[in-house]
Amino acid sequence: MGKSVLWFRRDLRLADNPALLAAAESARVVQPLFVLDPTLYDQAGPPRQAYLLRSLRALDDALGGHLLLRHGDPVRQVVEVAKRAGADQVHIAADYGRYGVRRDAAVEKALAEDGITLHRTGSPYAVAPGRVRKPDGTPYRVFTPFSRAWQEHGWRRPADLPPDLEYARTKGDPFPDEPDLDGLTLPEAGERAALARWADFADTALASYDTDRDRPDRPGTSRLSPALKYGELHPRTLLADLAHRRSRGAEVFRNEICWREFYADVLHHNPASAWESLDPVTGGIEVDGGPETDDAFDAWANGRTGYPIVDAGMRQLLSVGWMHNRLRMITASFLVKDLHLAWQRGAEHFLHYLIDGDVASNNHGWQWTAGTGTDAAPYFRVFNPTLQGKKVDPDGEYVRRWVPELRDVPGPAVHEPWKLRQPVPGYPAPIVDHDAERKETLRRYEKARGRS
DNA sequence: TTTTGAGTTGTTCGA
DNA sequence: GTCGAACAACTCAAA
Repeated sequence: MGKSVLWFRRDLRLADNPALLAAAESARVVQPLFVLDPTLYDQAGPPRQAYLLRSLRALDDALGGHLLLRHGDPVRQVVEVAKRAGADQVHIAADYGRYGVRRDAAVEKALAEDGITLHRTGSPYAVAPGRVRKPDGTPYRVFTPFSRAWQEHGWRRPADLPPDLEYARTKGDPFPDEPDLDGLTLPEAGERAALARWADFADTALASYDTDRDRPDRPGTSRLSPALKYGELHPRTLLADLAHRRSRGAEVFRNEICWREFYADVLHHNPASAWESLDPVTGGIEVDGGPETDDAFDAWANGRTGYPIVDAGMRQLLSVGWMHNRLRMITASFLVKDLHLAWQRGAEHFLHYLIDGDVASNNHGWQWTAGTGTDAAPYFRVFNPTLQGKKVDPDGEYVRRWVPELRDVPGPAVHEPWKLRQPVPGYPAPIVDHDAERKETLRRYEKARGRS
């Protein structure tokens, strides 16, 4: 029994962590490691960088200050740490993104040259991508049959807590300074906060999740997406708790976990779908581009489209690095179907600012809205921002919270400021006419279909 | 083997 | 004001 390295990536927790158990079982002393990889870290926006750093600090605390942090290329850093620690094994949870798969293969190869083995135990998913397949062995392309097969496949029980471990004492690189957040407030990071949030949600909002999840003016959603992104808790933990909570809300919440797994599965089978439309027909639709569209994009990104519900969502994103799911659909639909811009531009903006930014969920969500994905929304389904605003934020509270210029407009009238007798100082008029742009979108879809 | 019906998240139009 | 139909085309499962 020698030493092993536990290389954390997006599993920043101690509970229900099979890779940690594997590392502990195979060695007397475990060296916990996190590599701050510039390829990933530098493309994250300040909110996500800050959230990650806070989560790492929480993990370091939980490990009694034994988390070794290294900056740089993972191949070089992991090999160096393993050799210096005298470890003969490195343990990880498998990654399924394109970059992660390549990175891990490269690390594995480099370690092997020094006789060190890389062990993959578990993944960020209840069921690893690629496992759920149709009877003929091909992957599912439609969510509902996938979800049935996923349930049937089932998942393991949560892993035990680790035994009392001896952690190696090694000095790593200093934590980088937190980026300037410019007034942004982040949710509390770390495993303990995530478990507390889940317990609170399960006891208060879960039972009515099926209806309240569409109400951004209420605390109807779990807000666990950043915790799931960084593995501060594992979906298996949630599923185990859900098993003895029977309500329509619990059922719908389990389905949402399944969506996360479905999109990871789709990406696993179609690595290009991260940035390319899956459907060649709708993917071939004409989009506007070039510098002359920058003003429209900026208005969208900064929450100045003149459509209050859209602007509220976009400003929530900029203010807290997170956006309510319903607002993600409304704002995405606006970019794609009212401004006719490429979904990739919106997906990139979201990934940059969202602290839960995950390529599989984010980009396939965008493809769903754009109608270009597997199992996507029908092309004629165009969100009407005014109608959606009145429906999901009936009293206008959500809009007034995030768009201060409209704070004094009472009730649902806040969704149609252009109808007010007096224009609201500082708030823009609608930058496009929704009805006209909807028709334009339908025209472009017709054209794309005709071409194929 | 073939057929049939259903499929996350919506909107508009006309009766 | 309410309600059902129409808005495609394809995947999948069950009959």
